[in-house]
Amino acid sequence: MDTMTIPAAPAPRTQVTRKDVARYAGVSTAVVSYVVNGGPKKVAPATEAKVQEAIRQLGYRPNAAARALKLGSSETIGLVIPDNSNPFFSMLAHAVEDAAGALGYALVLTNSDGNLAKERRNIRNLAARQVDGVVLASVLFEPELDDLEAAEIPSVLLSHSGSSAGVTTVGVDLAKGARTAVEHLIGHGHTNIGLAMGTTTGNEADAREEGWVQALRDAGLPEGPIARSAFTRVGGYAAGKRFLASGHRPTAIFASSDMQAIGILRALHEAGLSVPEDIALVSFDGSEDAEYSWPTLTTVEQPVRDMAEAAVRALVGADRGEPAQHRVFPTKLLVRQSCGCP
Amino acid sequence: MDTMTIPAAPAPRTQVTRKDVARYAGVSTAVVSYVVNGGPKKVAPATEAKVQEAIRQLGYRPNAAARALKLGSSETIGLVIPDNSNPFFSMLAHAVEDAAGALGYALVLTNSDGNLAKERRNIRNLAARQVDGVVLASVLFEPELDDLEAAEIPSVLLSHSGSSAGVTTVGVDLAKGARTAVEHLIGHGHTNIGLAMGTTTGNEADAREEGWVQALRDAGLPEGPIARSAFTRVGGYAAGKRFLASGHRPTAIFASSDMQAIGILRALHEAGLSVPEDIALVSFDGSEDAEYSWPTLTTVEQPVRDMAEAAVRALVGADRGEPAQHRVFPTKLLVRQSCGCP
DNA sequence: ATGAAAGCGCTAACAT
DNA sequence: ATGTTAGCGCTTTCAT
Repeated sequence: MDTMTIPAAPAPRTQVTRKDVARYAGVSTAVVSYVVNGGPKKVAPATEAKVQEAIRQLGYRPNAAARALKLGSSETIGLVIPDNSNPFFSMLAHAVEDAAGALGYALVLTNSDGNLAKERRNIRNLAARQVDGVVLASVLFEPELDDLEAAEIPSVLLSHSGSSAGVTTVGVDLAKGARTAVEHLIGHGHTNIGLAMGTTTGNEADAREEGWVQALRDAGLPEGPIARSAFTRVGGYAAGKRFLASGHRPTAIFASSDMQAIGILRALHEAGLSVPEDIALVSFDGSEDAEYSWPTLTTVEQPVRDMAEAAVRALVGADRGEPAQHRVFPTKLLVRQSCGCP
Repeated sequence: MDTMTIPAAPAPRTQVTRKDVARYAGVSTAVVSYVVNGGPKKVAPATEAKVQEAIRQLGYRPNAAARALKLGSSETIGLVIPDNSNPFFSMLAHAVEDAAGALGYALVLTNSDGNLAKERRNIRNLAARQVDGVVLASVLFEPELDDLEAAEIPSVLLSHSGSSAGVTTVGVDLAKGARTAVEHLIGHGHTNIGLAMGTTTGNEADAREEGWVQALRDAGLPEGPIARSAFTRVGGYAAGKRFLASGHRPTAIFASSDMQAIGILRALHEAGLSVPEDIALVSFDGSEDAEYSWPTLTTVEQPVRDMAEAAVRALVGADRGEPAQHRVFPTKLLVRQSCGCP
């Protein structure tokens, strides 16, 4: 043992609490709270100044856990998405973080990786962490919200067309957006229009498929080929190859996501085909990737920022506590090169 | 006053606490804790079963805030990145979430949007929330860690070549990676190799620039043109146009990020130039975008998952508490089409 | 093997 | 205007 040790370092600063501040400023802890929170009581300017000074001097920082315990609110919201590496969801996550941050809420991000068990685990975990709300972009049509409901944590389903009973949803009219896209293709004279559809875990048909069918039917056109695959670049690539291998190759394709369109583009390029000359393409989402592909993609834009704001507002903002409602945002066809417009 | 009110609805279920569980199971609250946490004391199997049953029956879920307050740990880590919409960072965020989740930690995501004030605010905020560690992919060479240090919250700098004193850093050898890329281009016979460099907020030169210079100098080649712009598609697009407008147009370009390369690609396509025939291109990061561009991008891959794991481990895993160290991961040149390889 | 009880730091109702 | 104080739900030491 080294008994000669000199206690050089200053005693390990333990956490400064409101008590220390109160003592230093010569006031009570309540006053410190009032100053820190700007209420609920008024404090004399002079006192306030003293407290502020004490806070500065001591380097006091409120303990969020204690506050959360007392208030029953962590000022945090949870986000459950399939995959933050997917541009659409990373854009969404960013938008949700901004919207939450503007209201003083932090964002806990969880990826469910298309894995049902993981999604459930993430939801449980968020519930246990006393988040004040959960934004859910589930892989499921009807996600399991029991854990949230049991904990009385509000949730909103994002990017969801469905009208799940009793849950607030925020999304776009997928069918209408898809119809617009397909109609645009029809307007270019195409009669054999394929569909690259993403696969959903639930058993509900995706409304984008409906929209494609409707547009075709309304125009008296037959349904073109369908390729189902994941909502990813890899999935789109596989779908693209399948279209090319099929006997009755379409002259135009509607892809249910930009990522799939990017994959399709690669498959077409590799086959030496030109877009839109040989095959025209319109996709869905309006992510930045669609603006920088070659050719640039005509795509149906989802107003992600508006949707994120609406979701957060429903959870912890002005719309909190309102009865469940279904907010449907308009999509907008962003016309670029891949559709064949001059 | 309506004294006739019939108490129809069941009393609004207030949160079930460990006290309720204890009473229901006929044990003390301590035993409930032992069961829930698997320690620190042993519990008789029969008692444990009773408690588990009570937990199930009552739908008990532990309150994380209380636990955090008691333990001084929120089992949460913070992540500060410039922009989650940027594929490189969204990939990183996903990897960090996975690594943290594997250790039982949740991830609080914050975007600083290249904004210094916002970065500082995010850091303060995370500190106040008692996160157990912060992974920082700062826009700055030497981010302001005072708030974290004051709160004794460990932090690690990610994607950082620097050896900031006293802070653990995790990154790749940017200079070496860049050199490899440029040497590859030189190997293809190029003698006029441009650099599309991202702009950093600090005043330190990015090591990728060094690597470019070194490779050129070692080969006895003159420095090609430099275009500086943001680490984004938009930035790359602008850089690409500048290269094209310059008198002495390079025959090859090294871009400091995949995003910039994607932007450059667009500028070249629009100008009717082919890659790699007219201009060869190699970039940095190894994001999935580089695999699905046209042509596909030869790029210097960063082992993002390994880096994320190392960062999390240093914060709250096996390496916690170790003295500050600098973990440098190897990069790998992913050869695809844009460089001109056959 | 189990229980009692002392706080963790904060908020806000209730004094003064 | 300011102070006192009772918890929020949990962990864990110290009894039993």
